[in-house]
Amino acid sequence: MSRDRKNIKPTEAELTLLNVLWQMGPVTVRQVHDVVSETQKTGYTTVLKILQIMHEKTLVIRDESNRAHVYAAAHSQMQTQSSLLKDLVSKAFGGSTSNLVMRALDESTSQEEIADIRQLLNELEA
Amino acid sequence: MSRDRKNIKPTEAELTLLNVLWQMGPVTVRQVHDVVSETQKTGYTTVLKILQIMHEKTLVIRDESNRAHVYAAAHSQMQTQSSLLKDLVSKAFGGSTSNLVMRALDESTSQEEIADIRQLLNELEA
DNA sequence: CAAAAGATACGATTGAGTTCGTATAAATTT
DNA sequence: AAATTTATACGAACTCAATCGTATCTTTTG
Repeated sequence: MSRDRKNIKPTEAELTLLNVLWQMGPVTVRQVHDVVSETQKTGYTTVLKILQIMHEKTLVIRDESNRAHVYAAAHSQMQTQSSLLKDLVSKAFGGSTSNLVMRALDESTSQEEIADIRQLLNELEA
Repeated sequence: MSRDRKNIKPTEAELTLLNVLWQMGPVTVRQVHDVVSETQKTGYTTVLKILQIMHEKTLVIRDESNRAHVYAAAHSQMQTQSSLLKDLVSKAFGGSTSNLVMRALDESTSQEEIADIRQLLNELEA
């Protein structure tokens, strides 16, 4: 079977790095490591290795024209979020998206968030 | 550190078995395997082993009073769904639940689902 | 009761993910 | 130009998840 759109399923460490790439745009390994090491004690070569693996998986693209390679996410944050959600819906919510949505919402949901979601529902209906 | 509520994070295979337990209630390994093997070609001892591991992790409880042990989910489906959502929100949605909710909803959302969600929003507001 | 069937326990294996040390090459600094 | 810094590549080690075979014990059956 083909594996292109379905293959967008980063591991936990990969997702951490993707978050950096989405936030910062194309960056070097060092830049990624600098950001990551603010909150984690991860070695430089670990970040490098994971990015290399992600490149093999085509989770990232890489510009090798300079000595320090520049990495960027291969898929948008939206695409990846949707993919992860779809996966979770099928595995833990019996395939029902509304089931997931309703489980996500609880008393901690703010008025503002509720308003935002209502707005989206209106748009979807139109 | 403590690990009780946070430890509710089943692997993929474990989640498959949990779905059976939630659906069927307390059952034997054989019963779980019968259901699972309808859709997967998983060996009996594989199911047994995973349930044993889940027992060690206290993802399931087990009644050993009979020769064929009877397994049941240790946490409700709702609890587990919430836990998985919380995890995903923090790892892929920058901690924003409404962000996740809005990403989950798209043009494929049915009118009925929209109505259900609206209803829930109303209740939350009250 | 002996044989077959059914159950649990226990390892062994395989693969993926994560981490990092070391080797080596390139660039920069002194 | 030598020394230092900075990069990539590579492979080793370790853990965890998943799968299954085999041993052993219990129950049922013929």
